[in-house]
Amino acid sequence: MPELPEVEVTRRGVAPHIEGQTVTEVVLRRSGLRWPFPLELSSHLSGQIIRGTGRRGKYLLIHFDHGTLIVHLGMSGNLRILPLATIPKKHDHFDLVVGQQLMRMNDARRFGAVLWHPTGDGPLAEHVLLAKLGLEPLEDIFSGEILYQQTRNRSAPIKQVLLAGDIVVGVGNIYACESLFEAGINPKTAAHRIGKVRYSKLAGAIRDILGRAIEKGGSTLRDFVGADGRSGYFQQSYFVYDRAGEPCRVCGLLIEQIKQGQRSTFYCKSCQK
DNA sequence: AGCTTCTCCTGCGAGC
DNA sequence: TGCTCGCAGGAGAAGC
Repeated sequence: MPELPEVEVTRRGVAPHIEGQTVTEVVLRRSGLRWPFPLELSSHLSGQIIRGTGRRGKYLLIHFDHGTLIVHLGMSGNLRILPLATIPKKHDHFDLVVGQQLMRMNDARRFGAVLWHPTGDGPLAEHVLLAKLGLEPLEDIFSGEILYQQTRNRSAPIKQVLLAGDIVVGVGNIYACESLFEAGINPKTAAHRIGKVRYSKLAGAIRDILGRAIEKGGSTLRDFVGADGRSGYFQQSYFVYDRAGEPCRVCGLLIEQIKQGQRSTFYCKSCQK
């Protein structure tokens, strides 16, 4: 499941192949994913030059002079750069043909999205899907102090506040569990009951874990395929995620699995208070 | 406003 | 072998 590191690795993977290139064709093999594909996408993009790429949270951004293509990989999506005329496989839904290659999106579970934001609609940051996103965890402004300030009115468990994405973006289920372990915080703790010192540890843990994952080239998850077609899945060893009933790598106590908001949470009762 | 639950979808593994 | 069932999850939508 792509979390922030996988999206960033994907962006870095496709960028050198598409930036500065002219789009010659757009191929849509179904009417949409999570939402319908934009009408007239092909006429919007054909003949236009890709000026650059970016990322906001887990949204991948492809910039043109007259607008931005917003791509979300959902939880099973990936982008790959392939030779022209590569036969599409099951769940290959969308191609952007650029020069002698194509950028192809595959998304089995179809939770992904492709949207178009015309420059004339105002600043991209004000797009309805981007406007309420929290801070980028890898930017300098993200800190324990900010986490502390932003959680004073949040009584929900810290794990769910992290996943909500309105304070900090890009932290999905795996990295939320791992970050809370590294910071020694019980995932059930009400966010407003955590102090500055512990938030400082948490901010550092999030930054370290996401940064390391990007360096490694993405996640370890089954669905992710790197932009060059090799698996982006590194069997990194998690401390808690998906380790229910196995011994904690620090203290040896067995890792617990609970449900929070219909999502599995893994943690060590002894190391996380 | 914030919290919780529901929902979309397919692939996979367990159990029979 | 083939079936059914439960689970996985990002995040918007809806109800409170």
